Amino acid sequence: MNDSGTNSDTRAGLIEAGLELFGHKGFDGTSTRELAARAGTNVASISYHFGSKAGLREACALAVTDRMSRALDGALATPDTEEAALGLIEKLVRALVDLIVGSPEAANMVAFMLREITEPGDVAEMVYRSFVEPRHKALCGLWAMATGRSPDDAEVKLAVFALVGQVLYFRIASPFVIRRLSWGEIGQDETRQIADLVIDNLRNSMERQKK
Amino acid sequence: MNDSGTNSDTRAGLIEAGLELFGHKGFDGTSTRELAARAGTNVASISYHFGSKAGLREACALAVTDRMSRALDGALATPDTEEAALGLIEKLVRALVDLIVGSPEAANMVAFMLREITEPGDVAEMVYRSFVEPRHKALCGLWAMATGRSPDDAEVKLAVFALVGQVLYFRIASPFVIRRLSWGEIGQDETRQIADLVIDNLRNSMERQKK
DNA sequence: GTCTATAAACAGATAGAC
DNA sequence: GTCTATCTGTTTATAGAC
Repeated sequence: MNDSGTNSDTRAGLIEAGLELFGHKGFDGTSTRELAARAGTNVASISYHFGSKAGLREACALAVTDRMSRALDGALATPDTEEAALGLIEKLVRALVDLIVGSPEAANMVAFMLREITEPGDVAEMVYRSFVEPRHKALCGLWAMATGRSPDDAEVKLAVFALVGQVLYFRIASPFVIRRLSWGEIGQDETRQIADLVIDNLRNSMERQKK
Repeated sequence: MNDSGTNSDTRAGLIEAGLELFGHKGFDGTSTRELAARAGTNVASISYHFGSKAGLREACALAVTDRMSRALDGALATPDTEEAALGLIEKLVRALVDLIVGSPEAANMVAFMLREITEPGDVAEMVYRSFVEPRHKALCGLWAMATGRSPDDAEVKLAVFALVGQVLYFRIASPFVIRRLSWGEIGQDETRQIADLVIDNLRNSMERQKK
């Protein structure tokens, strides 16, 4: 399962601690002592299980891409008609909004991944290759099928980025959104409002590209 | 100009170093020694001019909100008609895309502010109150005038967040965008393509809200 | 596998010379 | 105002007992 062939739940605990603390305070802002304390173990176990603090970071990134892929790919399929493609994208967007904006359980994962995306590095490279690119391609494929365009069309690719960007921004700016809209929190109802807006934008954007 | 009444260009140099290094490597990832070296001075000057490393961070945030406000508020005015309001929003969005996505000079500023927004704290609070909220309100006012809705309408507020979110995401994910579109860089032409897309989305979004 | 103790490097802040 | 030297605490990594 890992470099040294070990298999304990100290390992899993450290990954959870990493997701939470790296995501919340950043990699540099988190000390190995905090990580160990949060996981209920000692500093030496980080080196033992992951080689180094950086090794734990990579393991966290791997855990995140795995789980997010599973959460999203459940909504993936290969549709036959334009209508089916549109329906599938909408289903995918709802899953994305639920995961990124509305899921308190996924909050640590999303925060972790957002940080890794923001700062270029080896981990961001891995995230791009194994997660972002394949899913962006899949979305472009669906978009192309729903609009009759080529999946390699620059406008299609940009529109898909803009689509995902809206969703991610609602997570990034969620403290601002909550204050500006006098929301107490972003619960089920608020998540639905956001998803409705994004899907309306999505439909308009597709209609325009069809012409 | 500051706490101790000093006024040197060592001060300005440290702020530039802060924008670049805090923005690129994060606050915790940047040491006072790096900051001093980048500014061509010594560590003690940080305490002298700003009290502490955290003081330099605040000074950087203030510099960013000042400059970004000036860069954007040039495109602000109070229009009389629906058409004028729409035109003004489009002008503002182009200014925003130029600044956030297309301006290499503003890259440090944008990176710095993005980090501060991402991690909640005193600085993010200041950025919200003095920069985000007033400009979001102004945009909602224009949007309301162009659509005939109330500026306090939740759908208006959310649509404006989604609008800004698209733009910011193109900066956040710019390494991904560049790779997926086989762009060498995001230059004038690419910036225009992004602005065109965002403005198309904006028009559709407004048309829908008018109904 | 887990943990304590410690090594070696580095952090931010400051005293005091100029 | 600027800078060197240094204080004090913390960092990651690891050696070695269990």
